[in-house]
Amino acid sequence: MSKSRLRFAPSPTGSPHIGNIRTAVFDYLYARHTGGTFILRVEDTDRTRYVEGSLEEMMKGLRWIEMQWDEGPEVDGGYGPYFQSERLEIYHKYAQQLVDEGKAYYCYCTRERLEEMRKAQEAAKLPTGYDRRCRELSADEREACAAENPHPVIRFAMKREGRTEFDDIVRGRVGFDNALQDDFVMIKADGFPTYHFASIVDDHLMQITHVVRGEEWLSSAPKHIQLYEAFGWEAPLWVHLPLILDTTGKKLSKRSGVSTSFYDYILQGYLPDAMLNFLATMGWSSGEDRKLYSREELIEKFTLEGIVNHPAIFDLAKLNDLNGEYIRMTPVEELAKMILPRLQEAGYVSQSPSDEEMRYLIEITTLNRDRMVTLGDAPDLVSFFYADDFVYEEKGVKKHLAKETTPAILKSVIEKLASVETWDTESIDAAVREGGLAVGVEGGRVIHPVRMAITGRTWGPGLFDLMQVIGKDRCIARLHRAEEFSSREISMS
RNA sequence: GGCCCCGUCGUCUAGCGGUCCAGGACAUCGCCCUCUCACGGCGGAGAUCGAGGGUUCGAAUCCCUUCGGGGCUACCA
Repeated sequence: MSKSRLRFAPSPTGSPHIGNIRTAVFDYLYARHTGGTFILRVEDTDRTRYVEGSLEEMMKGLRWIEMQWDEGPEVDGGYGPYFQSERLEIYHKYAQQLVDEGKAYYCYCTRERLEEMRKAQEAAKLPTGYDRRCRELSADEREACAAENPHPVIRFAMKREGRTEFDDIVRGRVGFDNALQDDFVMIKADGFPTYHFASIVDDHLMQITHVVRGEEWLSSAPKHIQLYEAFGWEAPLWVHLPLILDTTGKKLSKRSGVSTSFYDYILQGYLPDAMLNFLATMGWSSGEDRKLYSREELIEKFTLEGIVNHPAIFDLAKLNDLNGEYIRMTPVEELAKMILPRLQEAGYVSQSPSDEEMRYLIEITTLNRDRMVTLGDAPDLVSFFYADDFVYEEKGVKKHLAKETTPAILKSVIEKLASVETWDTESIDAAVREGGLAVGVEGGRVIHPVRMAITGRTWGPGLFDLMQVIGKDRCIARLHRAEEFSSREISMS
C-alpha cells in the first residue's frame, strides 16, 4: 500500500485562522502517524482577496507550532509548483480536455444575467443555480455569444439525474440528488481556476490520498466527485472535519468574543505544544480519559476514526488550563528564556542580559511559574521585582496600609531586618515575625502590611522568598517608602 | 426556501445492545495546605443521553418521526 499524502491548502487571504490551523493539525498528525507526507499548497486563485504577507504569516505560524511541511513553498518535493497561481497552464490543459470531451462548456452569461436569474429563482422559491443556458449552444450561437462576451467562463456539466454518493470517513455514506447540483464554474473569466477545479486537479497530480477539510465543504463534495469521475481518476478518501463554533453556537468569527487569529494566541503567549494539544483534542479523541498528550503521543495515537462528527465550541478556559499545565512542565531555565523577550520589551531586562540578570530572572521565574497562565502574564506578574516605584493596590491600602498600627509595625520590621546578617528566607522569616511581635502583632497582621510594602499587592509568591530574591537594601527601602506612605494616609483621613 | 450535517453534565468528550439510574477533563462550589494569590490534594453539585414513537427480555447505543442547532446555496475559498 502506498504512503499517505495529505495537503494543507490555505488561501493567502489574511492572517491564519485558528480553524485552518486546526485542520492543518489533523493533516500533520495523520501524515506523521502513518509515516506519510505533509504538504503545504497555496490556493491563491482569487486575486481579489489576496493579502500580501499572509502566506509568510501562515508559514511562520506552522513553524511556530512545529508542523514543518515536507513539500510546499521553500521545500520542493517533486510535485510542484505548490502555488496554484503558477499552475495555470495545467488547469487550462485539463479544462480543455473536459471541454473537448463534452464534459464542460464555455458559458457566456454575464454576471448581470446570473444575478437576475438568481433573484427570480429566489422570488419563486426555487433552488438557486445556473440554468445551463450555455450548456447546449450550437456552433452559431456560440459564435454570437462570443462576440458579445469575449471572456467566457468554463462550466462543468454536472449529471442531471441520479445521485452522487460517497463515503466520508467521519460521517459515513453521504448522498446528494444530482438534479439539485449546479454547473459550477471551473475556470473564471480572468483565466484563474476556481477552488473546485484547481484542488481536484492538484490533489490528483500531487497524489493526495486523504482530503481533510472543514465541514463547510461537505455540500460541494458532489462537484469534486463528479470531476474525478469525468477524468476517470480515483478519488481520495474524504474527511470532513466538524466545525469550531463560538459560545453562541455559530461558526467561530471576529464577533465571537474570542480571537480567531492564530497569531493572537502566539502573541498572547500560549505554548506551541499546549496549542497543539488543545487543537488536536477539539474534534478528536483517543478514547482515553486523558487531557495531556505530548506531540509524540498525539502522533502515535491519532487516527481518523477518533475524529468526532459534531461541532465543538471553542473553550478558552480549557486552553488556559492546558497552557498553565505546559508552563508548569517547562523547566525554569527554559521558561525564563521564553519570557525574557517580554521582560525586555517591558524594559525590565537589558537587551543583552548579564549573567547576573539571568540568574535573577531564573529566581523570579521559579517564584512565579505557578501563577502564569500565558507567557503574556509575566511582565505584570514580575513587575515589582524590577520596579521600585509601583503603585499600591487600592484595596490593599485600605486593608493593610491605612491602619493606625501600620507605621509602627513597619518601623519595627525595618529595625529587625536591618540587623539580619545572612539574607536567607529563614532569617527574613524570623526577623519579620519578631518585628511584628515587638509591637504586639503576629502572623498575617504583620506579613500583609509588609507584603504591601514590598510588592504593592495583596497577593503573590511567598513573602520571604520574594524578599530574599529582591534583596535586603531594596526591601528596607521599600519598607521606608511604605511607612511614609502609611503615615500620610492616616493623617489625611 | 432547498439540500446536507449534527444533537450525552455550562464546555470538550468517553460510550459503539446488558458491567451506565452514564465515566473523565475544563469551568463552578466546598474543605485541606497556607502569610496572600496561585499550584497541589480531597470532596460536592451538575446530563431523565434534544423529544416522541417503535424493535428487543433489555437502548445513550438499532429504526422511524419530530424539534432544535449549524453548514452550503458566488466567475470566495
